[in-house]
Amino acid sequence: MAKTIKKPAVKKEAAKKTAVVKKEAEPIVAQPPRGMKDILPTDQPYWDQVRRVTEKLSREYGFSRIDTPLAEFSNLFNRSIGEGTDIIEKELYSFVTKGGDKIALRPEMTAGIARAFIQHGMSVLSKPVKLFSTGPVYRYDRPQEGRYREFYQVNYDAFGEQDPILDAQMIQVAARVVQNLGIKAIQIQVNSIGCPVCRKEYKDLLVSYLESKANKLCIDCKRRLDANPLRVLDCKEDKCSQVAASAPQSVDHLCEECRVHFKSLLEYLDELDLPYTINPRLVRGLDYYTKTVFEIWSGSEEGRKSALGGGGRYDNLVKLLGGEATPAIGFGLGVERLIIEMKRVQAKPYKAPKPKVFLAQLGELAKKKSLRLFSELEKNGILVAESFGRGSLNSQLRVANRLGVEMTLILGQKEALDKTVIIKNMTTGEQETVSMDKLVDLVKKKLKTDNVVTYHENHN
RNA sequence: GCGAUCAUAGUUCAGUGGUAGAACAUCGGUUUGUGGUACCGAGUAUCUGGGUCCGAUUCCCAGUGAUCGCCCCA
Repeated sequence: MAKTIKKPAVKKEAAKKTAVVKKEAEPIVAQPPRGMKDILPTDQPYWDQVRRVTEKLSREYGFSRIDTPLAEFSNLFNRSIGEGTDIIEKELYSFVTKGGDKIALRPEMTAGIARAFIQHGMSVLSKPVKLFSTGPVYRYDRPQEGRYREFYQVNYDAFGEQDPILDAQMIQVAARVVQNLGIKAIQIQVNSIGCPVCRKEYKDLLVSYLESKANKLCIDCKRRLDANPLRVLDCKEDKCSQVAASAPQSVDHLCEECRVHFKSLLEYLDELDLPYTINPRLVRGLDYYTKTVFEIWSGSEEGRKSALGGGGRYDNLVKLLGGEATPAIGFGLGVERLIIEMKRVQAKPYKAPKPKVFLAQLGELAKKKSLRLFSELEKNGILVAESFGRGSLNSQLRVANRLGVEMTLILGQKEALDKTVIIKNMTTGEQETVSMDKLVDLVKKKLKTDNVVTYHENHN
C-alpha cells in the first residue's frame, strides 16, 4: 500500500514565505521503489542464519571473501551475460552518469568478480582461486513471491581449475549450504551444454530440428528460434515442451573433451553420494556458461519447486573480458528464496544471545549512576538490558519481565547513596542487597550457576 | 512485458453513500520504590488522483503498490 507521509503543519506565514521562493515539495512516499523492500528486525534471525552458514562453509572450503561494487560499466554485463538474454534485454538497471559513463547495477555477481580477478592479477595466485561474495543484485522484473527487483545473492566462484572434480565440489558446496540451513528436500539438476565448438554444432542441429516443428511452437519460441534457440527447451508451454521432449539433447552431442568432463563429473557426484537428476533441458539464462550447468531446486520430485540457485562453468569468460584464458566455475543462491524455504520447512533461524540482566533505576542520582554501571557490566561481558527513559519501577520491571531476564538490578536513591545495588531474582522474586564493588563478580557467578542448573534440567 | 485478485490503525480483520470499530501490539495508570494475571485509560487508519453525488472510505475510472499465474530466473 502506498502511503504519503503527512507534511508537518507549517505556520501560515512561514508557508507563504517559502511558497514564493520554491514550488511545493512533492510529498514523500513512505515506500521504497517497486520490488524493493526492507529487511526488518523480525526477519534478521533468518538472514543471520544465512550469513553464518554461508560464511562458515566458504571458509571451510577455502573461499576468500571479495566485495565488488554494486555498479559496473554496462558493457561488462552486456558482453559476459550476453546481449540476447532476458537479463540484459529487459532486466538491466542501466543509466548514464553525469559524466556520461554508461553504468548498470549488477544483475548477478560473477561478471564483476571476473573483472576484479583480471584487474588485480589474481591469475598469479595459487589455483584454484576461490572467491566468496554476497550482497544485493538488481533485475528490473515483475515482482512476485521470491522475486524482487533488489534481491540478495550469495556467490561462490573458483578460477583456474578445469578438472571436473571442482565442478563436483562446487555442487557439493551449493547443496551443503542449502541443507545446513535446514532445507533437506532438494533436487540437484545437472546438465552439460558443451563448449563453444560442440555447442555450435549442437545448436545448428537443434535449430534445424525446431524449424521443422516451428508450426507447433508458441509465439515466443518462434522468436527465440533466432535469438536463443536453447531457450525453447525451457519453455513451459505444453506444445513447446512436447516438441522439446523429442529434441536432440546437448549431452548426446558433446565433443570428446566435454563428454569426458561431464562423465567424470557424474562419477564424482556418485562418489559424493549426491543424488542428482540429469536435466537435458536445463540451459540457464546466461551466455557465458560452458560445459557444466546446474541448479538447486527446493522440494521433492512432486509438488511445487523453485530454483534456490544455480550456476555452472564459464571457461571462456575471463578471456572474453580481456584476461588470460582461465577456466572457472561458480554459482549463486538467492537469499530471499532460501529464507522463504526455511520458513516453509520451519528451519531454525539464528538466535542471538539475549540479555539475562536488566538494570532498573529510580531517582535522579541513581539514573546518573546507572549509566556508568551499565557500561561497567558491558565491559565485563555481561549483556544488560535497560529502559533509562522510564521513570517508574513498575514499568521498568514490566519491561524486564517481558524480556525474560533472569535477574534485575535495582539502583534506587537509597542504594546510590549507600553504594549498593539490589539483585532481584526474577524467577523466585527473592532480593538481596550487595555492595557495588562486588556486583560484577557476583552477577557473573550467578549467571554461571544458573546456566549449570538449566544445563542439568535440559538433560534430565 | 501480459493476465487475474486485492488495498481500512503497527499487525490481523470488521463495517458504512452521511468521515469508522474489534482483537493483538504499543504507551500510561490501578496511591509514594517492585514484574507476569486482572481492571481502567490513551494514541494511531479508510493508498494516491480524478469522476458521479447535496455528500464517498463505500460506486466508477486512472495511477501506485502487493499477491498469484504466464514469461524468466535467484
